[in-house]
Amino acid sequence: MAYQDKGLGVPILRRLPMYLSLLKEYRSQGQELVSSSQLAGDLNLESIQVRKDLAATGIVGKPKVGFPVDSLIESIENFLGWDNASDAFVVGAGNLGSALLGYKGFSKHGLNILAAFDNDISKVGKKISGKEVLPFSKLPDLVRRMKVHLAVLTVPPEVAQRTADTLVLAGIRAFWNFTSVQLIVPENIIVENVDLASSLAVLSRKLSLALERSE
Amino acid sequence: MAYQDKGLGVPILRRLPMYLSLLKEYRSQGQELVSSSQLAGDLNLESIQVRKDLAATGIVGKPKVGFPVDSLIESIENFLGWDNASDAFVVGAGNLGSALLGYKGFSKHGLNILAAFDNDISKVGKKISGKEVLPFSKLPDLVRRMKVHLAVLTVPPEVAQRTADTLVLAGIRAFWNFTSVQLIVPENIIVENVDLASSLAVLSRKLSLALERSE
DNA sequence: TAGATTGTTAATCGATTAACAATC
DNA sequence: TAGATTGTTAATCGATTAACAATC
Repeated sequence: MAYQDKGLGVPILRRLPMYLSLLKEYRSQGQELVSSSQLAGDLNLESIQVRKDLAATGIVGKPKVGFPVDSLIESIENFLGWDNASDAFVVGAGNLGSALLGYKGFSKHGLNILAAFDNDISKVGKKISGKEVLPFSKLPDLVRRMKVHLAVLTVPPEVAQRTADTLVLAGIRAFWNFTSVQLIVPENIIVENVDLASSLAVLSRKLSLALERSE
Repeated sequence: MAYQDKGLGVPILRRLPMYLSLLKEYRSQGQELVSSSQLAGDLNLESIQVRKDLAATGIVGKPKVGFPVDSLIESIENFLGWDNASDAFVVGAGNLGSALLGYKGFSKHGLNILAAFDNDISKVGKKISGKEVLPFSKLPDLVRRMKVHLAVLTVPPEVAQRTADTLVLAGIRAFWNFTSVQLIVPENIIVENVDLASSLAVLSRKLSLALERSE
């Protein structure tokens, strides 16, 4: 296991937001305690898996009683670093970039989008969902001055690698990569891919098997 | 293993599009044969993993020679059903729905978007990236008449479950779910979630570990 | 033939699930 | 105390990696 991944299983990380969203629903309904079996039932998981996952975040429950909803929420948010959102720039203000700029909920998911960058003159200077669109030329300097570590990459595939190279030089440490390009970056740089093609692969295969079966 | 998943490992499925895109690049450069170690090198994988993955699609290579690029492409596309794209409706023509309507490449990934649906009167009747936006009220009938099996769900979270219920009744068999809602659907209905929160969870955790380390 | 690369069989690793003891 | 639920230790399962025989 790479040092980078210490103590963390990716499958567990992927489930934590599911717990979090459910727990917030419980809280809004005034529920103060929850058992692993309730969480499991509502998420179609096994209760033992829920307990293992929660244990990974460091929280301890009380036998017979369960887990306090409030402190579970707190633990998970803290574990993910979502109690202290990271500043980010959206790079590429096309359709997808604009859609991401429009999401209100990211700050609750650890992401604080400051502004967007694009080279299209018809966009620069305008605002999208309240965030300014700045020219790409200002990006390296602003990354440095504002100590922004995270870039949401939504540029066209042709310029993805080149853009990433520039951002790495400017000091970006992590990419949320929405392009279809497998970025090549130095070892210490983090890339999380939102890979629609792989998602479609899973879906296509399941659908074609299901349709075959029902003919 | 559920019947639905027969013979298919999800991790393998997720890697197939990576091979495919690389293979097309080789082809465009006139390369006719490829070894598992070349693919592995270019994708940062182990060659044995590449061989296992390819074997899963049913293709056989030739010892000493490698795999013919052309027939590899064909096998993978056929295995995924991407040689015969499924018709789909985009449900919800907001920012994200519009972004998806704008992607030209989906037909090469097994997805043929026919039209979009929305209830917003200012959108209905217009076109987005050349696709018509129709009123939601026409959706159930069109799903039936056009035998559309797949819905790309990009509605607001508040109406996601209700919309899915309606679509299931109309005959939709699979959802590509871009909402943050865990849909509850009958057993035989397929849901593939594009879960940005879980992706952000992985990213946040890695970033906070990396930043901690470099302080 | 010799050598490179595939495909197969076995070993390892990590994630999930099961069994059960600890405890409020 | 009794019972429910947690947390721990062990078993299972699937995916990845390693070793090597088959073959063009």
